[in-house]
Amino acid sequence: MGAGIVSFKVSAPMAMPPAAARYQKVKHYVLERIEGGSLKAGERVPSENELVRELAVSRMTANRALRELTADGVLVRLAGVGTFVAEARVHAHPLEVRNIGDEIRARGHEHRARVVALEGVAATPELAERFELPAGAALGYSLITHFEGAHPLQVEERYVNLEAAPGYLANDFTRVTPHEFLIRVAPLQRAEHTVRALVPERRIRRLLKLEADEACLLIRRRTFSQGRIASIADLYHPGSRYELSATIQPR
Amino acid sequence: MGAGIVSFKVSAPMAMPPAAARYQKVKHYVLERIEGGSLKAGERVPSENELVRELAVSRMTANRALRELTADGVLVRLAGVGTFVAEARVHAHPLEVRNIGDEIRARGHEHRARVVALEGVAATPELAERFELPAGAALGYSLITHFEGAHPLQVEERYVNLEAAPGYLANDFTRVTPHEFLIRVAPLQRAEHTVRALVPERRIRRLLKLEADEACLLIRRRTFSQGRIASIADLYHPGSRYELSATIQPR
DNA sequence: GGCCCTAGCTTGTCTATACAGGTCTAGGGC
DNA sequence: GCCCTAGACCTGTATAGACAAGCTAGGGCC
Repeated sequence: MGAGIVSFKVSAPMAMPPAAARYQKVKHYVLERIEGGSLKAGERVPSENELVRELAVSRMTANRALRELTADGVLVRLAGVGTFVAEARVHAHPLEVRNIGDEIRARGHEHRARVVALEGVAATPELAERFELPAGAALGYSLITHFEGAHPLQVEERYVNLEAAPGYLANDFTRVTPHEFLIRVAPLQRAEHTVRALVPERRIRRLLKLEADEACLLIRRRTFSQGRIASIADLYHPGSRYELSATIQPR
Repeated sequence: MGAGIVSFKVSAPMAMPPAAARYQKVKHYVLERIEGGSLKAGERVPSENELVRELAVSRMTANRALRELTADGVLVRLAGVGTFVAEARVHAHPLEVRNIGDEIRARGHEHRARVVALEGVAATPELAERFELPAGAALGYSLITHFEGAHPLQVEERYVNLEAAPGYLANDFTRVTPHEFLIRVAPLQRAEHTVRALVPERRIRRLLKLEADEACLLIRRRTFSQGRIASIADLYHPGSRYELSATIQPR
């Protein structure tokens, strides 16, 4: 401790197991087949005994490989049935469903909302598919800009399943945020998020008062309530003034 | 069993064992000592052979218990030395910080890494502050592009606390990802993330093969191990081809 | 003192064997 | 035709024995 001189030992004693442990090879073998497309999500993976025959390892070794891939979320195992490729990998990221109004107020600023559009629409085929509803189903549509003081912090474009949240269109969203209304009438059961970066189209750029080359963070959120898809929202944030943060802390 | 009598399905009599696997008991035995305070962070855990004697299990069973606790970040193991408590109050990590290589392979593509830079550096005042280390401390620096097939999917710019992860610079990061190495020598205790969108500087743009007006998703990750900041990484992803996703499900 | 070398510990891996319990199906008894 | 059972196959767990490689302390040699 306390040595002032930087000296790096580049001798390589340990890096990983020497060449490759056999259970690692089994893992790689399975991952390769998933990678090569010959094993797709939901399909069955060779059983432990099949791997024993194919790769000439003991069953315990095959077991360890499959068990670890299961712990990693790559596979799903069912005793008595078999081992299967898990559904499309989701990089889990702990993003809370938070109310934008609370977030802004918690930072010590005033929250103000401008309702750009609020109307009922019939589901286009594409929207119907995303909602898992028949085409033409009744949806609510809202487009709202949320301001932090004088600056727009979020453009919220939202479709709502009116069966799951009746009365959506009757709200004054300058006083209540859609989020606040929705959690009251349609208790949150599950939420799916995807987060991506993009340079937004002109329509969004104007509402966020962005320059043509500025990036923006898009959070696409799908919320479930009572087994139905209650709402699909696209939340645009200016890249320069907004960031998500999350801490993963084992309990 | 050819008994002619209809068998009674009695639930209780012999049905004790399924409730507790022996390796689970070993895990619980160790966890109890950690939570009870008789084993503190950094202290030595009974060796596999000691557990064999104390708990009358086979060494493989003790091995599995310690191995899984290590994967969970509760323990640290050092071949030839022993097993030690990694940090207080770590029970299980609910969310793993995923390995980019596994992520790409699980999506059915080949992962390849190009090491742009790998060297030792002395911490600048700013870096020292972010690491909570004295200025001039020895850090490892790596700049790596991760490819999904032919396309760059992530530029990983990483600083590593060499006290927390000695030997970092001796790795061949085309074969092992920094993540794989780090979780091995410095078990993850906590991770802080911030996510933002930006149009990257030219240096990053080149590595990701992006146009001048394309957006990019930046994940800034700070990982803690054994109470120290082990690593600070900036992960850049092309906005057009990468998205984070997460499902939140209240329990 | 300073050096090397080894004995004895540690983890890490692999195997063969065994038993338990879940799940599915073909075939036999009614 | 229906039910029900036996067997085949699956995962899950447990064990004893074996070999490899990393580390350390201590003994003996220079």
